[in-house]
Amino acid sequence: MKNRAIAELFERIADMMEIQGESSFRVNAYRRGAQALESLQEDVARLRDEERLREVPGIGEGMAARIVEFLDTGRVSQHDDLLKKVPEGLLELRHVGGLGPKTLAMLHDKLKITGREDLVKALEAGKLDGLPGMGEKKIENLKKNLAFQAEASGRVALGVAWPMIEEIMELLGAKVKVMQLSPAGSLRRMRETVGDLDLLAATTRPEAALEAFVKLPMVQRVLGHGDTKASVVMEGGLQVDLRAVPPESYGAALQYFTGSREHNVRLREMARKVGLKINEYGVFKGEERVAGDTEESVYASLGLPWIPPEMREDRGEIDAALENRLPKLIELSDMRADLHCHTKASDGELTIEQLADEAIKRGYKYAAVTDHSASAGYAGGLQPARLLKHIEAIHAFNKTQNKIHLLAGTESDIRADGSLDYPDELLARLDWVVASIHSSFTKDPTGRLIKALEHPATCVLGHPTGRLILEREGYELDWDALFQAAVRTGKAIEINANYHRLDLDDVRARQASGMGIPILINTDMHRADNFDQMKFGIGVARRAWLTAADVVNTWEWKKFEAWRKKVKRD
DNA sequence: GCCGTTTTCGGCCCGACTGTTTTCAGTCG
Repeated sequence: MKNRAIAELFERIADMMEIQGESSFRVNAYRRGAQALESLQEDVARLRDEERLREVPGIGEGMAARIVEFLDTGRVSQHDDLLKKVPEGLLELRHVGGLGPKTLAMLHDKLKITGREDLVKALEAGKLDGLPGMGEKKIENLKKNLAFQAEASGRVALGVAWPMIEEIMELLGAKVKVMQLSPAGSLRRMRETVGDLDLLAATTRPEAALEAFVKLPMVQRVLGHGDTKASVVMEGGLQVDLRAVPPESYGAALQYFTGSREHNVRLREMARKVGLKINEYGVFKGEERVAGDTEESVYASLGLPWIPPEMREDRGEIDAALENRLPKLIELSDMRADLHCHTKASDGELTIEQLADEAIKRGYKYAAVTDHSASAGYAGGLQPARLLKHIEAIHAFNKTQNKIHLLAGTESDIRADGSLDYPDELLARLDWVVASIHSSFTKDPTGRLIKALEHPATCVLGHPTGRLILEREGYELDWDALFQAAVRTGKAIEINANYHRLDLDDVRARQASGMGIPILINTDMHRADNFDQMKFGIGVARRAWLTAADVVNTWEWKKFEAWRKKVKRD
């Protein structure tokens, strides 16, 4: 699967062309092409085989040829040619704050800077003094930003950013009377990682809001502080931007700062064609302001229904909105169950009873106890005798109350040979089997997952790629083969809602569901508060355009039971 | 480089902030 690799290559080509002073339109064309490849659900190699590359919006004659070249030879000659003119090290400097393409080109030209080391030396030697556009402050900032980048953490996981923005909003809300306060940006779109936090305030006194913001206790450094906008770096290195707008512009600003950039560009192109102009203050016809107090009004001015933030990625949502076929996205309140939960029996913290209580608190009607299996020694996996007792205990608990149905299940390791981790007769006694790979990641994962799907006892694949966000790439899978096996067997695939995993991801979940594969959203909880990560799984599902009907654990108990009995064929 | 209910050529989103500038370029989102 080369989609990502080619997307990254196109990004690099765009960066290098920019430094070369190429037309920004050509540069943007490459960025659009990269974005298109990244959102692509199909394998780009297959598109090529079927001569359908040109059908992808943003891929024209030129980029199609480069994709073909890469697939055939593993290289793109244009990229290699550019690398001869723009050193690799220069590209990395592109991400240092304040260093854009123009400055880099100038530094390369005048000082023969080819990378970070060169730049640090040149700065120490005072060689930047007197260069065009290089004043005292700029050089000072450059030194700071270089040092800062060296220790900066980069992107953070959604689940890390979430509580931070909640805390900031609470502190800010208590200090200043703002009319409305909302997260925006990739956080509001529920992207799996975020590079910074965007916050929007609607207020008649922007200066007070910004002043309070830059003085929040967790602010480490103020990057900028103007009349309507301030940027700071929080403890831990995460950048947070606050934008303050007048209340009548709140909708337009929220729309604008939620993005994505690609989505917004599309909207503004549409606006231009009908003689409107959209900016963060509203929608304008000439001088006249025709919309902008709410997001709905902005979309309505283009003849569109409101589009949920999670869909705003320029992945076809605007066409869908135009044709009035936006799905009614799943919501957290639709969830009736969590079907991947651990207890004290293996490596969880709660007893069966406590687990049930916590599930009931969240409004669930059923849940599955899925402790680790025999060979999962690292996680206190249950040997067969203990599992038998565990099953009995769970079934006994069900008889003591009628608020919730607990399923006696397992999260069975998929062993290196693709077999499940208990004898068939024991698996047959379980109500529910989640099958997951936890070891031997490189040993034919596709084949093992398919074999696990084909086992009659298996109900669902847990965290199918094994990835850990920002830590570990998932194993390479043959998605076509895997999804076809899921379709053939009727089994489900999980969106693991733990924010370290979010596995399936949005693109794959959309593809799987589109093929008719039942999707589950589970937290894989080990502690009570893990249950609250369900919202991140819902975020992935919404980004995948899923409705409640697409997700098995929104179903009523009776419907679920009928499905479960059909799927689990012992 | 891509694209077409105004176009196969001529367009391509828009504004804030900073710093180096006497009127604007570069960067960023």
